[in-house]
Amino acid sequence: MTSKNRSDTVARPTGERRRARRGDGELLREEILHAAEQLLVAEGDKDAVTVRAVAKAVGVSAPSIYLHFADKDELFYFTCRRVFEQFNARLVEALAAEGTVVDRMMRAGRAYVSFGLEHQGQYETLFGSKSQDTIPVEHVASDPGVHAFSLLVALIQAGVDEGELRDDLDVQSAAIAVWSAVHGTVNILLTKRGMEDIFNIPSNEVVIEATLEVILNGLRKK
Amino acid sequence: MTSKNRSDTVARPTGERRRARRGDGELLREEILHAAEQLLVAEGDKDAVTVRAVAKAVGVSAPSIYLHFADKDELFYFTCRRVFEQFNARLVEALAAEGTVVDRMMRAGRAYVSFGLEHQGQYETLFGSKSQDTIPVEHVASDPGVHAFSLLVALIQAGVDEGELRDDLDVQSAAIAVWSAVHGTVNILLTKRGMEDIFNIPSNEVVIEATLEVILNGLRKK
DNA sequence: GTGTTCAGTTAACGGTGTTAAGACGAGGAG
DNA sequence: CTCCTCGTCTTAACACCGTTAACTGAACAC
Repeated sequence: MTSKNRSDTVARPTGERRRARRGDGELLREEILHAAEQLLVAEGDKDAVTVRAVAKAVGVSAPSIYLHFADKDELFYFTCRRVFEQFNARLVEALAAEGTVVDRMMRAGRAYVSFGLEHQGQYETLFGSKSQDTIPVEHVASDPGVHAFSLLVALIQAGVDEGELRDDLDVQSAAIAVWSAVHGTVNILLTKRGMEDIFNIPSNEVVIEATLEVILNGLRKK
Repeated sequence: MTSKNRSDTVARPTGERRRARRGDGELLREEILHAAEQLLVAEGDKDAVTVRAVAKAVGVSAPSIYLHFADKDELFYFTCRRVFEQFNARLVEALAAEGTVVDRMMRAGRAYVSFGLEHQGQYETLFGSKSQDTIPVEHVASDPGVHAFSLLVALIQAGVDEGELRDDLDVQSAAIAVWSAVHGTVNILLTKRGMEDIFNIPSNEVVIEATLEVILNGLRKK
């Protein structure tokens, strides 16, 4: 009998765990990623999640983490990469859907912002200002986001070719402009703090719609 | 003689310092802020600047910092607030200058982005995703940025009244849209990492001009 | 059974922000 | 001048952090 019941080593969020079998080191890795994701979502910031806390949640000692990840940054990169792939899938879906180019970019923009707001911890880990240092460069090229950005560029190019968008703009720059707008919107809506008490800031939905509408209107051919 | 020469306690960037006189605790405070600013600019990230390093640069022990600041966050808030006031002054200047509403917003946008890029450490400390937790709420209301944002709202309102800008948009939302765009641009240009190797991203100047042009074009009346 | 090797452990290091308690010295009161 | 107060700053220490070195113990091969 080559495969016994091994499910009791996985999905044991707390309490004592049994040592994995010879070739089952990968199981702990999955448990670690799962625990790290839960803690990151709960805290909303990877700096607030300690390696020791992740280890404790899995029911393992802290140095065991380093059997599966080079350091904390790599751990959280892979932790976020999973949800980032869902993120990317939603973007690709919206960008490839039916409708005019502006409609599709509008839907993708909504998906982008709402996803960023719903996954604050992961979003900031991957897109935050300090991700520069924390993300292993060798993974950047295979980032799902690179694919989504390529699709955005292609969609804008198509919009230009079909006469729906202005043809007097550099396509790459236009794509970055769109990305800047949605990225900035996520950032601002995540950090608006007590600003609502000072100004009467509209709801998130209104802000999102307005921002997307303005930038896409600025891109559309007159 | 009520005022002796006290200049030997200030501006002593390194080496031994003399204990301050009875009422001169404020002098050390200024020295601390100055050292913290220098280190922040050098490192580009406040998390990379330790309290002990600031103390050492001033020539004082680490706990002395806490005689003048409640904690590290407050220290760097006040460290950045100074340069932030220059930032704000440049924005106000651009927004209040001559020319059409779009021209003034364009100039203010350029000033915003270039300032953010030139003062990465301070910009991210004040506007970064985690500023939520690190900035004392009681200071937010008096933030210089609040003033600049009010001016932006007023300028957009004026543009609407004068018929230069679209009148079918919520003014507050439009202001946030503009702010999101420039804020996102700063963020992306600061973190673009090895992206240039993958895509052929245009120069910062081209990206800035394109982004501002698109968003303002989207705001302008047809 | 015996040895190997993987999967984990305990102990420890250097560093962090921060606090508690005391030392030192300037300046006012007598 | 002497004494005392009190603001200024120091030394020592705490709890915690990410991370590494050295060790243990169980599962498998033979």
